[in-house]
Amino acid sequence: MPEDDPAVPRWRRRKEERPREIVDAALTVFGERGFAAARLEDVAAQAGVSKGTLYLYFPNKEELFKAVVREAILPNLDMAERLLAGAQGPSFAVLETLLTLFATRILKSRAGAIPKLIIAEAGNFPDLARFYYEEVIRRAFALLAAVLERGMARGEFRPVDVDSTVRLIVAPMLMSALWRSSFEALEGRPPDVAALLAAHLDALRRTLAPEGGPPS
Amino acid sequence: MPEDDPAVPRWRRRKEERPREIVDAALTVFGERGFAAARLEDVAAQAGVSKGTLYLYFPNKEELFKAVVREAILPNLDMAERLLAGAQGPSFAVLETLLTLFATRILKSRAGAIPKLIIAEAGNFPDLARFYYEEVIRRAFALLAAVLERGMARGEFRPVDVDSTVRLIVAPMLMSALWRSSFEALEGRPPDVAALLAAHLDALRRTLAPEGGPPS
Amino acid sequence: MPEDDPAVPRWRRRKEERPREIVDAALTVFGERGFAAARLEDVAAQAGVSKGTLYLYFPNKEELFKAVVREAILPNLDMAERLLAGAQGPSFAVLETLLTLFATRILKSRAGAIPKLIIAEAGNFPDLARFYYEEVIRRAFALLAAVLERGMARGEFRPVDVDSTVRLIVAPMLMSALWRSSFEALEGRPPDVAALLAAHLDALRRTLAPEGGPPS
Amino acid sequence: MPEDDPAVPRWRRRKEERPREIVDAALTVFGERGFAAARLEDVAAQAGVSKGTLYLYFPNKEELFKAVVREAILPNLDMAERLLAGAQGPSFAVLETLLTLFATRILKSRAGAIPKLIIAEAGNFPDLARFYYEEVIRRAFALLAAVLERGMARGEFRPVDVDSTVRLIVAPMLMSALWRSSFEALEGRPPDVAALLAAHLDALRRTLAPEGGPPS
DNA sequence: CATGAATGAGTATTCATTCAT
DNA sequence: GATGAATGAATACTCATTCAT
Repeated sequence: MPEDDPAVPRWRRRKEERPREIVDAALTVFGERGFAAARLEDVAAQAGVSKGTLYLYFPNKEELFKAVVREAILPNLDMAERLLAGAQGPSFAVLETLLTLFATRILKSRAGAIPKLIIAEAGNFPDLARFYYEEVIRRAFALLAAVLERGMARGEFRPVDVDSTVRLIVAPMLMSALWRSSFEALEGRPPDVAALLAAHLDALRRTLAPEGGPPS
Repeated sequence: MPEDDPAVPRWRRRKEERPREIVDAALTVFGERGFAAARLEDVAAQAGVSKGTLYLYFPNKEELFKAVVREAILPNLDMAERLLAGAQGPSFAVLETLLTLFATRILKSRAGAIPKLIIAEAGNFPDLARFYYEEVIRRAFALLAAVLERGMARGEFRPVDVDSTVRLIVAPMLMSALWRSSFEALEGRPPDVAALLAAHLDALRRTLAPEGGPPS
Repeated sequence: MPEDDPAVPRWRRRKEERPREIVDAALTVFGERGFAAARLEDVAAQAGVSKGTLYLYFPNKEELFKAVVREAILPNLDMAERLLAGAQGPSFAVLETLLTLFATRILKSRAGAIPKLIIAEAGNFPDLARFYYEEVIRRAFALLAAVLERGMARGEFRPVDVDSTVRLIVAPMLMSALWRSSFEALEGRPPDVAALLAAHLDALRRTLAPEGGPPS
Repeated sequence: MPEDDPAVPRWRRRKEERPREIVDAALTVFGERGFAAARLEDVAAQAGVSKGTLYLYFPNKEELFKAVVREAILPNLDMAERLLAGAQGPSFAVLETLLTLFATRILKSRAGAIPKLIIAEAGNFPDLARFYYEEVIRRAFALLAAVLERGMARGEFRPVDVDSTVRLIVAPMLMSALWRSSFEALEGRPPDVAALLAAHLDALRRTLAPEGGPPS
């Protein structure tokens, strides 16, 4: 049993992984109940530690939530930004990749619950809202704006109002995430995200196409 | 001490107006704090009555919330359905009217807070979610689906996946409502709903246009 | 319709009977729920009047309860006292008559709920307890003591400790009343009060018999 | 300000003793006020803990009450059943011992308040009534019935209606308990339980005696 | 007289946070 | 470090009583 290997004592490894385990448990519990209704006792139980231990790593519930957002969303944003930075091909392909990534990686993971969390609690926890706005939304919007600018500069896209178009691009994805959190349990069949994504990409292709021909 | 002034009665009978006043106050308070975090004491204060009075008209917090939804949303849905039923002209004009109505009547009124309320509380109050799903979402989706079917039947729209397209139509409007509830306070300028609506209608026009020519 | 007879206007008759109707309704409701848990709104509804009307006839809930006791118990006590005063025959027959009266008139009527009411609320409403103790218990005990004294004086009963024996006489009747209020709903069959009364009278006969022969 | 004195900790861990302390405090407070009127805040204060601590050990008020009954009554019932099981001598002596135990152990302890509690709350808390009926009354009645059957089988008692006689045996003891809860405060002298018990045993002896001679 | 709309004090329960162990 | 027992603030709902009509 490798746990007994004195060179890599188990408790040592655990101590260093505790924060991640707690954040992971918190994502699960926050996703199920929402921030306000989530009980730290449940988070602790889910993480396999005691309530008091949470406070050794996070000063309070709000900071724990911020850590959840950081851990679950920011790596994906980083990846998306690297993807754009290294993009060689047509801009619509970049857009397609980004939206597909969102639909497959975020929406299907437990991180898909985060938008709902933010929407729900922004009013009562302005700090949370500001944090998310600065760290996530601004960056995500800037990223999409950059794709649009690139496409327009390369003549792949017709000229559009960037700010509005960014919102048009994001909205169906956001709606899918919220839908999952709120109504999926009520419906027999889960909504067909793939169909929505296809329809959305089709609509975007037509919308962004320069007058002469298709963008991609 | 003015409390003893007999010319200023402690309260007045307002059996007829009270329910509306309470629902109105509830919309305000629910909109600010969310359903769970809203204190009925605040609703009462906002309505200018005592806590007990709320219970003369509504059996509990949840029913009060349903009344808010009924009063704030259903009349608009009724109007939208009548609008479609009486429509003579091109289908895209119907769509345009419906979206414009939403953007101008709901989004700018305090009823714009309701989508956020539902999203936020659906997980913890399944009854509320079901109520809203049955009474609002289903009807609104059916309405938009009917417009799409009408347009396709009349050759004004190219054939599309109705369910996905309904979601594409709704998403930016929903996002605007949520944005207002969650982030408007953080930004200097309010988001330009008119610009978003224009861009959205433009995108829809291109998306729904039959291969030959423009739909409207 | 005699109600229209101007000589005996209906509302006039009702006005005079209102207090009795209210007391009657109160007995029903107090009997079902207990004093503290009874809602004056229910009393009013049962009496066919409005809540406010109760306060035209009784200053508060406690006084209404006292009126209930007065109306439901005191007439029976009066009757019992007259019965003893006019008694000619053997003392055991008097005892038998009194207990039978209790078992048939009080226990089976709604007044049978009153002992439970008093027991339940004595701690929280000392005024009520004192009132009942002075107006009912003292008199009832004195009455039974008088029967015992009469029997001993006439040589029908052996000498007994009067105070203890009065309690022995009362206890099974009281227990029947309490049982009905508390556990009758839980058992399939109602307790056989007639059998209990017969056994009780048999026991009393043996207990009170002078050493020589039977008392009656 | 002593609150800041580090030598006086705000609380101490007492995981083992706490439940008993709380049950004990609850018996006191329930006994004084009744179940419904008792405030958990008072129970907590009486036990020297905070309100929240009650919920660490009991899920709600009703379960706390059941725990009180279990702790205060059931051990006595156990003892009584063992006593009958091991009885060698005459049946009347068993009866005498049981009643004397009740009069001295239960009636004088704070557990004597429980019958009143049950009587008072049975109507509004049917769960409580059922619990008490099943766990206490049924067992106590069965126990006394067994004593009677034993006495009749051994020819010590004349044949009697067992059910009624059990009630006759219990009634004066029950009445004593109720009296203490309800009227003792009103009288100068406490009722002479010893005299009542003596008179009751005397009456039972005469009542149960076979036609030929005394039972014991 | 009668009504019933309005009042507001009172309480069981939950859970983030603290801190004795 | 880790635990989990203990704290106490916060809030929906009820109902006796009042009083405008």
